[in-house]
Amino acid sequence: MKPTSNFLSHLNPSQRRAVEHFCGPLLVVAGAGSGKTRALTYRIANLILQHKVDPENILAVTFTNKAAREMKERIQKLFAEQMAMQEYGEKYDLLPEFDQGKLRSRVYRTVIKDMWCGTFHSLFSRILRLDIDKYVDENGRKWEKNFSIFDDSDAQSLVKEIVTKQMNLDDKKFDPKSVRYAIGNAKNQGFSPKEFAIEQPNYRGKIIAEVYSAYQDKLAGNNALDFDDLILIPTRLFQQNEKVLDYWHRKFHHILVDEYQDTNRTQYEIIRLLSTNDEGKKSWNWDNRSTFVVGDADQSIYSFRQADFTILLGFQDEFGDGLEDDNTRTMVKLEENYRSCENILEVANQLIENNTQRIDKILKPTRAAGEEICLFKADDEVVEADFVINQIRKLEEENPDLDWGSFSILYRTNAQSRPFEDLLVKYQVPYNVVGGFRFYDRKEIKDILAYLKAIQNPSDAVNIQRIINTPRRGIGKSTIDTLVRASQELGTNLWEILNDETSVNTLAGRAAKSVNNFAGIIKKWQAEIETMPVTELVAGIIEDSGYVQDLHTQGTDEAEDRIQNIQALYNAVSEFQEENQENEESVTLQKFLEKTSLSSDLDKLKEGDAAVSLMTLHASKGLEFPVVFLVGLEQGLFPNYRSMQDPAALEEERRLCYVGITRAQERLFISHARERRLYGSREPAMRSQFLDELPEDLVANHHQTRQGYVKISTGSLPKRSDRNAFTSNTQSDVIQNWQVGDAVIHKTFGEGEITHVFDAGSKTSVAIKFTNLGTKIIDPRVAQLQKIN
DNA sequence: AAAATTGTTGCCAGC
DNA sequence: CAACAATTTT
Repeated sequence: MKPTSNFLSHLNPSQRRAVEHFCGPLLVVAGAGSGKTRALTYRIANLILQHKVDPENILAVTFTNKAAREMKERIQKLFAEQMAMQEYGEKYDLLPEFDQGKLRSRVYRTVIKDMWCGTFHSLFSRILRLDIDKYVDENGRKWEKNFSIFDDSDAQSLVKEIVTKQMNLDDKKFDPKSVRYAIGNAKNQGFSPKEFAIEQPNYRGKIIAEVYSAYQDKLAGNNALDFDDLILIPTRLFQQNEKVLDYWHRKFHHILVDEYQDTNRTQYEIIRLLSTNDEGKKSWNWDNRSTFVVGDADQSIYSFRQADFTILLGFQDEFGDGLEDDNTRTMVKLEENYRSCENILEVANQLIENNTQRIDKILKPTRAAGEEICLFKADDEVVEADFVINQIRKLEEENPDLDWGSFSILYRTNAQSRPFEDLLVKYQVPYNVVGGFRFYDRKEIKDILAYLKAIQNPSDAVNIQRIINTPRRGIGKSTIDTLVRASQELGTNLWEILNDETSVNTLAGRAAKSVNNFAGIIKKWQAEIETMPVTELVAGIIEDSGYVQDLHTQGTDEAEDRIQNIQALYNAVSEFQEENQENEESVTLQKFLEKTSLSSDLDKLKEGDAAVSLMTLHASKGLEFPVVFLVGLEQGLFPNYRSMQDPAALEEERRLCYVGITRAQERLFISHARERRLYGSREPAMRSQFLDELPEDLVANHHQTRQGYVKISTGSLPKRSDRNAFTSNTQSDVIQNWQVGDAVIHKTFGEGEITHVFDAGSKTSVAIKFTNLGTKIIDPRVAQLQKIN
């Protein structure tokens, strides 16, 4: 199939450069709303159509499952459109539905199915399902292909058990949560337990390293991995086994990574390994290969899980030609914004300029100015919610272009959703809360999944213990203790004991019978796992567990609710089975379990069901809405109090705000409250410092009255210089005199020369042209900047 | 062994 | 205030 001539005509020149780039490394710096998804999908289509790349040689990494699904759908559509013209001589949209369906499913089978497109976690767990048996870690720990994936709460209880029971530490001093966090950080930076131990200078660090090692023992003992292992283990496997690395290196000719600014060291390392086969730069061979990354340092908002945007900033040095912006052939910037009205962009641009650590980049508007941004001051969080919901209802009514799905409410923390939900319910506005509590995290769902996991992977003692007496079947704490102790003493896992009738029969009579019964259930279904359709398997297990029956006898409303949820889980299984069968994919229990472990809540956000979306700013990344409400702009909340002392963390909060603003297409509302409930008591709240960084001439001030709200002013805030005189009395003492032409050295960016000085009252910014990195605008009070000579 | 009560801590973000 | 853990009661 050959592409029709208009294939690339929907692209602007920069997008086109990105799409048509064939071999070698390329960094695409893609500002918000600049059409990077389009660039990615067209690039993949172009690789296949133009360069005859086999889809199975493509690896595309996205940030969420939803993004992966959308990307696949868009590519599918592109292909179907091409084929429609070729085979029917007709536009795809004009074909009868039957032919459309036929085309789509053929494209799926011949193109989409073979492509590896997904999140880091899903892609690399897939590799582990094939190759983990070839891996042995530094302590001889091994895993089998049917490993379980432990979620955060599983992981946390393991750590807690180690800290309190095994090592007898004070869990005040070694709070399991922070220990677990430290272990996660180590994994995300690529450290094994031993390597981590060496790095530790103090007692506390050494203890944490010990916990890390014991934690890995426990995981291996359960034949289980945590989320971070899903990336770290394949990385280590690739490092230790040339053959395995070489196989995957040869398989993936073209590697694409989206949201590259949010990759961490381990993820970077695995991309590096796959791209280069771990060879030195001189022997890299880019023939028929490419590594194509897309990102925007200004939207890096996941440093709390060790994402590091300097990886993106370093791409040019690591992979690229390292030439300056104007001359480089390994970087493309997408700066035209197609999403937002000009006013919104202007606000975003001005805000983000307050950050020092950036690539010089500005979003250029392509759309009309649009309406003013509306800033609303509320008395408290309830008034704030009232304002938002009323605006939504009013706009929806007045504007035929808008439906409920056009609106989103974005907040810093999940806990803020409550008052908005209350009012949406009151006015019967359909809405969707994204994130927070996942369906798969409900107790009854986790219980049923524990059965499934135990059957899939009997070494998984954590999940066995979860369900051995759920529902009650007379296996009490002391019985379980005896069994667990026995397994520890024999150095085997719990299942080996349960599965051995003679061992079990040494227990007191009643308990022995119950345990044998339980073991029988697990064994029975284990035997069916390869052959029985997943839906039947799950239905049978639910039945045999007696779980639903037990809920029935309870008879409470809550129990009825749980039964409903279990029904919904079953529905999810059958949907899963149907979908996969349609696409001629194999359907296994393992795949379903994987999906439940790795799916995020964002996945439920379906297009087409018209409902107001409520979510955190983090969850909003990559999405867009005609109308956006950015709420709770208060000191301590946003920016979050934990970030306020640390300049780097504060800059991340600012990027988060930037992400929020740039979600808006037509209208942007920003609000804050003067008082807010916190831990139950009312606390006064100050307006966020970010509000003072927005251009006042584009922002209209509003305040509530009994009748609703009135517009007070446009641009009536105190003049910027006055405000700064008031607010910035803390660190302005060490003002240096920066002048155009000064040679300076920056801690991370190296040497450069000042090309502009921006003086606004007490705040000074300087633009510096760095030798290797191009021009950046920097706040000399925050950055470590020194004059040289 | 399970249920009821009191106490404690936490709201930062999520694959 | 609410979720969760630890503790006491039946």
